[in-house]
Amino acid sequence: MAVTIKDIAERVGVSVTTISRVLNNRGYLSDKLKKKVQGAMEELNYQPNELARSLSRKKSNVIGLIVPDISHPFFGQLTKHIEYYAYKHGYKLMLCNSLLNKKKEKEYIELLRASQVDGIIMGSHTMKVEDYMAIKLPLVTLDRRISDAIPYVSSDNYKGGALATKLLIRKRCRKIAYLSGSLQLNLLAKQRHDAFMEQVGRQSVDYVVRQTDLNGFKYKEYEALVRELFDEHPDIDGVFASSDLLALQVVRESRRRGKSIPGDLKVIGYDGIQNGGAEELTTIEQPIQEMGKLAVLRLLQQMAGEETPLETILPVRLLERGTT
Amino acid sequence: MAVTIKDIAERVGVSVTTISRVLNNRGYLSDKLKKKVQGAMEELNYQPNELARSLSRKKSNVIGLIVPDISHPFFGQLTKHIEYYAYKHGYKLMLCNSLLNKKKEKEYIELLRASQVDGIIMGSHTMKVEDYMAIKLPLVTLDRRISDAIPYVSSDNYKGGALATKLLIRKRCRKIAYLSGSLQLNLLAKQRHDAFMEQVGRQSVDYVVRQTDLNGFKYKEYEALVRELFDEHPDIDGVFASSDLLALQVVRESRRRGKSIPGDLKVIGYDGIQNGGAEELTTIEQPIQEMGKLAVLRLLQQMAGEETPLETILPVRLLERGTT
DNA sequence: TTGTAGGCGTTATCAT
DNA sequence: ATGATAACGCCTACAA
Repeated sequence: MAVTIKDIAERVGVSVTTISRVLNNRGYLSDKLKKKVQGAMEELNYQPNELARSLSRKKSNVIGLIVPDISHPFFGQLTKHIEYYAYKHGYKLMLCNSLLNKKKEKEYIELLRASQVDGIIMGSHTMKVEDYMAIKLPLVTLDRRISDAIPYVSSDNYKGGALATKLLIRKRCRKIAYLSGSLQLNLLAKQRHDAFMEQVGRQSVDYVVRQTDLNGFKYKEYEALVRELFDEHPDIDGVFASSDLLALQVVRESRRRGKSIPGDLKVIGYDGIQNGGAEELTTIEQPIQEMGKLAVLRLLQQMAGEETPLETILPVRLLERGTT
Repeated sequence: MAVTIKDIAERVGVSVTTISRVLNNRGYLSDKLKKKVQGAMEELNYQPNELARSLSRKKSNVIGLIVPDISHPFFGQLTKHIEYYAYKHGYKLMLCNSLLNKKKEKEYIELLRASQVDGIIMGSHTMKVEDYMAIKLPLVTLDRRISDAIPYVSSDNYKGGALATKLLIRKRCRKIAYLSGSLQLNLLAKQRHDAFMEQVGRQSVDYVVRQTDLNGFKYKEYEALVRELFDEHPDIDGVFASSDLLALQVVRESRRRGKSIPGDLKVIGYDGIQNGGAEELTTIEQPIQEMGKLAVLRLLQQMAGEETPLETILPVRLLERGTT
């Protein structure tokens, strides 16, 4: 059996209250006693039981994070930063991978609530709006506006879409494709598409739009999607892919067909992911670190009962590299 | 205040014991009562408090996972599968990102123990052997043998190293470089290097070895490393990189220098990461999914008090693709 | 089949 | 300054 404050108390010859006090640095304590207690703790190798503390305090210092797929570079990087800031503020992270599975996402939310997490960051959105509103826990949403009661953090999708499209047009593309993958079922990423439509409309450039369906993460399907696009529209000379992974697929397929990039075809991606072969892709970079930081911050604010802005939209940046 | 079993008990007019019983499906209960209790739970929207349960049962159903960097594709994918199997068996995941920071890793271990996790999967190894042996909690290590008391899961690094080197030699490379990055401070990945040395020695092929230092994750340093290699050894015609990320860097640098791959230079990576730009890389594929599955399995076995093999080594596979 | 009461390890409210 | 004691929400002998 592990050693508890009771053991320490007996050892030192005081009450558990006192031990608890030095543990939390609360109340008035003589330095002598403090030292003695700390000494005993070391000797007995005492470790506080966070479960008991959490139960008593009604605060677990745990944040739940729900993402669609932790192996997706965007979410991997986001998670890294979320963990960083959570840790910095004394919070642990419970990681939930929904795989865009509605049932699993719902189960996880109940699990998190049952586990008494202090708040949830949602990066996966497969449920109904009411379901989210029923969570009644400090909550921050990523890239999705659910209601005007749930704060969200996002980057400027409309701006990003406009920047990307404008670049392709400026580079004299005559027929541009907009490609979006299964991650894009959320509302806000749709603004990239809106911006695209507005730009091609305004400049009356020829265009095509292709979207994969939303069920799950079959990255393999990207391949078919891109192949199909090229088969049906061999005359495309510009592609705006709404994720870097998709853009990479476009680059690969072009290579296979002997199309040179950026000569015959210009490609721009989205996200600005690192560590994975997208380093030479022209892309719209999302400020992933800032997004993670602010997601945590907004959550902390809520947990502290402070006012939180509904909307936090961070700037994107065009990274012009080798594919345009 | 949230509703507790006590509320349910009062509502139904029975004791809390009974409620607890139906909650855990333990003991003898009349169906009538069961239904009534479940009804009341629904009505009051009762949710069990896992903290209280865990405290009482002395079992949290939480697994701690420590990785060096969740944004690294290898660990992202591994984590995805670990989460999958943990969830399947009723365990939640507490994610810890050590960033290969010794202090943070140690703090996290104490945090996990304080949080009463039922076991730990360690993918980060910066501490001393004694520190790990002192954990005294069900523990599984990834890619590292710490002592003969701590089970570990790995893939066949020696075989992988041999396969890779042999391939380059078979493809008639005359001067081969072995590159390894900061992730490789662990013992087992070193076997790739051992195998490399053995192979080049046996065939008396010319070779070079380059390793980055171990502090942290400066992926940017990969670039310098590779550039340096090429500057000093322009006559290299084969590279065995001990991670796909490194191999990608080699590919990029070669492109920059106008070296054609696989014509002038053959490159083979390691890991078999997906969802990025490594799809056309020749590589040694680690069975990431199986590794995740077995890590969880070995941990479950320990938690159940069963015998666990010290060593679990999974087979690797050569994926010959475009860069050799 | 159901209830009573003590315990899980800590914190918090009163006292003293 | 320090101590008793009742929570926190649930589980589990032991009784009945």
